[in-house]
Amino acid sequence: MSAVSDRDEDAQDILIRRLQAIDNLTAQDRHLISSLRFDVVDIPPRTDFVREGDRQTKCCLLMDGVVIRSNFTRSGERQIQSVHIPGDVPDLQSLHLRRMDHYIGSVSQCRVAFVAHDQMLRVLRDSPHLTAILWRETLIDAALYRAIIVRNARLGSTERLAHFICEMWCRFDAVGLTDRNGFAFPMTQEMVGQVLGLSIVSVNRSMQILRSDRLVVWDRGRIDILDWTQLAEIAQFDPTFLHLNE
Amino acid sequence: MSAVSDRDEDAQDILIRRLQAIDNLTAQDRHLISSLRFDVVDIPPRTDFVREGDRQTKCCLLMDGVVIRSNFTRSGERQIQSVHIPGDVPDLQSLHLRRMDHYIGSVSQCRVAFVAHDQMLRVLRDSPHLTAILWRETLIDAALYRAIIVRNARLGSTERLAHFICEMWCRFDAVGLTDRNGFAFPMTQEMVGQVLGLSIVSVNRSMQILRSDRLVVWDRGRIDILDWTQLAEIAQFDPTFLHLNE
DNA sequence: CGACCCTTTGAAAGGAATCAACTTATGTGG
DNA sequence: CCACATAAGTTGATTCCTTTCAAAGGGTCG
Repeated sequence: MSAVSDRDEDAQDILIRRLQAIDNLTAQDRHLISSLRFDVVDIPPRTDFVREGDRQTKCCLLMDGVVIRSNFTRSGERQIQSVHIPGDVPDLQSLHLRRMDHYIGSVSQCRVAFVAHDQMLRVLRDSPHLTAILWRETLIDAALYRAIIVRNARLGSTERLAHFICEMWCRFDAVGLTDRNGFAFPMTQEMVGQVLGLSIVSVNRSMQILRSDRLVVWDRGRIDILDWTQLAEIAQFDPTFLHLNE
Repeated sequence: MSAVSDRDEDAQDILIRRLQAIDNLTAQDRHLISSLRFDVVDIPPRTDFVREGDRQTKCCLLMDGVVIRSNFTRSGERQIQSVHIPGDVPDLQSLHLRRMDHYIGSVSQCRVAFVAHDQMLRVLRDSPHLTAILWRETLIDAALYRAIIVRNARLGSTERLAHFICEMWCRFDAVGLTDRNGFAFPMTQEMVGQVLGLSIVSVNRSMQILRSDRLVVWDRGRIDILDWTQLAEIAQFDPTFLHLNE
């Protein structure tokens, strides 16, 4: 068995596990997914691999690493719109919205599996059930955006940071990427500022508050949560918005 | 012909016109839509008719008026996540995300047409094409949320307000609800503040800047745009994010 | 060791929120 | 038709939070 098809199977497994978490897949669904050809690519850190204005002909399944979706103002400031972790398909929307209105780029070293739109659309044509699941996937993304609008507009800097950490914990945990109380987290404070609409200085000071309150430790690419209850309390964090295990 | 079926036809027309703007409908698509039974309801101003936590069994098509989607913080502050105008289906997502994570309420007097999920799902089962169009509809919503995340995080108060006015103009214009340079707009300054994450005082002062620069007039429920070019310039407004006429 | 990247710190400036009137419209009932 | 109530818009003064600017500290890797 060639290395390529090994990786194909890896990608299929990841996708199946992800979709399975939303709804049970039928044998036919699985069969359809295993007919997909993936093109697995390693991407170095800090690299935009999808650009604003691009017309996409394929989607990417994130197998390993963290990627961000971002946009820039005229003056060159970056706003990160979403953070994606393994199992996510950050540009699933490009199936029906070909023209990209944002960038997608790696934070850490990433492994990404590309599937041609044609193949995805063929599979979806044959399975209304898979269509519903993937549609739902994009709706959950949208629910996340809505939650971010509220978070960034209504919470103070420390609450905002706490909320982001809660969100990251839940999502990493849902795909089995946590151990004990923590998880590997490759973003810098500056990047988190670009997620939350805060300056790096504010992120730093808010983090110091959470740290001195013994709620969270964030050190050398790793976040550990010391007191989930109180962290979620400060963040006004309601995990249901993630629509994880309905 | 009874009043009810008159209104049914009105609702069908609005929905067909809206979907037609996204992609040409086949005769079969139209036929399917005309098989939908709508329940047309008049809703008084300032009334939430969908609540957080509700489990929806129907979607609503907005026929007339303005509705908002909003959420509250623990301390009771409201954040408006989106503003909807006639032709929109604000809770289309509830087809696949039954549990509402936000409120939907009227701003002005509204007319809303409810369709049972069952009926929508039956239609979608019979038409992959309509499925794709409605999916795309929800993806455009998501693109709007992303744009709002950037706007609210990166633009100053006056730019933000200008951006919002540009967005509203484009959307009202796309459904034929503008005349000359303006459109009827029933929100208060306080509500606009809840959209933009600004206090009412900031909205007021930003509006005064736009007014004294002779870019916009907003008076007694009506917005008129005096200088679109410069307004869009200030707002850093790029209409492509609305994915209106691709 | 030194270069680089990231984090941390302090001080000052700025923008928006808040607070507290006051004004202007709109609408109601006597 | 006017007195009054109510909702929305406007204004000024003050406070507070976050940004900005500038520089120092710390870890990592060649």
